[in-house]
Amino acid sequence: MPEQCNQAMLALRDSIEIWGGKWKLMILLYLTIKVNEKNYFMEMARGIPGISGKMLSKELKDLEMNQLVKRIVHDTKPVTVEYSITEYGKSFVPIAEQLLKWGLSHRKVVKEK
Amino acid sequence: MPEQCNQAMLALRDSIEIWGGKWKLMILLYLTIKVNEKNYFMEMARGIPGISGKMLSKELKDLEMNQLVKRIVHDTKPVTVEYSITEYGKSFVPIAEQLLKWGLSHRKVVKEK
DNA sequence: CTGGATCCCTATGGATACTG
DNA sequence: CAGTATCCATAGGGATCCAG
Repeated sequence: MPEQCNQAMLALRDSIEIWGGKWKLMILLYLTIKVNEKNYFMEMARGIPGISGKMLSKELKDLEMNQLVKRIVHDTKPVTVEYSITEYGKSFVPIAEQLLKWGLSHRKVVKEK
Repeated sequence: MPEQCNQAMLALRDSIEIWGGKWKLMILLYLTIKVNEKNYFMEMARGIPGISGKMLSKELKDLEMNQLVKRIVHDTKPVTVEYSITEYGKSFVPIAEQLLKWGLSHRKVVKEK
């Protein structure tokens, strides 16, 4: 294998490590749909079916580390925390849409056999 | 959340379940690059850095189940098995390319901070 | 050569309870 | 409300050996 292919494989793995797993794409979708609303932690947990608080917390932290999600703490009492997608995070939205389309059509393909 | 959003989230998860994990995209890339060659098991294992035989075997089986990879057994002795990407599998290649590009550029973004 | 079987360790992720 | 800490069950994945 030429060296360039290794680079390509590693880049692919980077993407999958960031967006892989059960929840990250769903969170991205949620924040994309609700981009004009205030997205508070509890409401997000309710809006993403099946996610636990622990997971939501962890995943949001990961996404924040990668500068894909922004976290804003409001000094209310009790505190509320608002999440939103960053401009950079939006750069992945077209790809997520492709994945979404592919996933939808794949259901049909598998069902047809 | 409207019902339609749940469908979208599930479709996203379908995609990530099929292509997620450490190896599937790398296998797809391998078979895409070497689409004009005979791809035997051992050679693939050598060409995908770090993969174990067990994992390659399992991942290929998963991909075959989803009709993304074709498996051809040659009646030589000892037997050799040839793998290739299906036409349907190729439908994901453009998305993989997007993921690849995104992964490459993400390295720079993270490095810059 | 192909790839399944086994063993084993670690990462993932759920439930619950608790703190600021 | 927004998380953290703890406990625990299961899945992911590596190493090695073995059979067709």
